[in-house]
Amino acid sequence: MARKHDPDFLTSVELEFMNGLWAVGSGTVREIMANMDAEVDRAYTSGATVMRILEQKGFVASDKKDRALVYTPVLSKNEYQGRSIRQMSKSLFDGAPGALVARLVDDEMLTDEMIEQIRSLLDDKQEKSNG
Amino acid sequence: MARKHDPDFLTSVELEFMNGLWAVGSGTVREIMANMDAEVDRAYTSGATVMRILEQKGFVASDKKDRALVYTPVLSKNEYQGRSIRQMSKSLFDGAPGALVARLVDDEMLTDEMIEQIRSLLDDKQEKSNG
DNA sequence: GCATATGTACTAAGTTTTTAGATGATAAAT
DNA sequence: ATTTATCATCTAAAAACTTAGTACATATGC
Repeated sequence: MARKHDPDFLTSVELEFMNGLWAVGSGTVREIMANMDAEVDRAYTSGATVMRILEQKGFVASDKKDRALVYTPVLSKNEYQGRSIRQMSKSLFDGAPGALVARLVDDEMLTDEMIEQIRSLLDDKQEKSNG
Repeated sequence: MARKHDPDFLTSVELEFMNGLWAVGSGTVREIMANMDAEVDRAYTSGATVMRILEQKGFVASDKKDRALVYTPVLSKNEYQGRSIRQMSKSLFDGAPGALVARLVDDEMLTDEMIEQIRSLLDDKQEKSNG
């Protein structure tokens, strides 16, 4: 059954599976599930259903190798990260990505190490754009 | 009807309404809906239902003023922003907020102004924690 | 006073999400 | 060769999401 309005974003369970898939590159349901932060004990068929839905939604493609379906991401993790950041920026930070970073930096849970990491990223960015 | 597992995060429609509420501070269903980016034409009763659910979930509280219920956020936008960033960092950036910034800096147009702004936020942050 | 507007509360329908059982095909093990 | 494991596919069911109608109460306009 096709979906009325296929969504641009993953549900939390779908994201779990996509993370498993991105981790292995390509793989069968079992391989994907083996590469997930498995705090949840899920039946194999549940995983198969999720992967089938992800294919319906266009996030993955499948190819039959011997008996098993081997799934491959259609969307890279990098692309999905960008899409997610833009969505969050739009829906929660008035469309300003800078506001998102500002909020992140403002967070108490940020260690000095993380701050230095961000600072050097900003240095690189300015070097690249200003010569 | 109470929910089995009350979630920490808003659905997209709920977020629309919370943005409306955060924008007005406190307000009735009608006031909230008036302050939403109203690309969708929704019935008043739909809004009332969403607000009731948001109260069930603990995101807002209500207080009867005359006839109408005046809703107030339980969670500030700032708090929810932090929660969302942490969630996204955890689920999509291996728990490293720096990786999120890296991804953002990588393909978004951050002006020098924004970068300087962020840099001074970082300075403030380190001053506060170290000096 | 009566019609109109505005409000809550209840109810419900359609869809999506999440999980997993049942069935049948095919490969592997003994 | 028959049992056992693995796989896809079909089906289903509970929960959540989204929208809105209906009913009823209470103000407001005339």
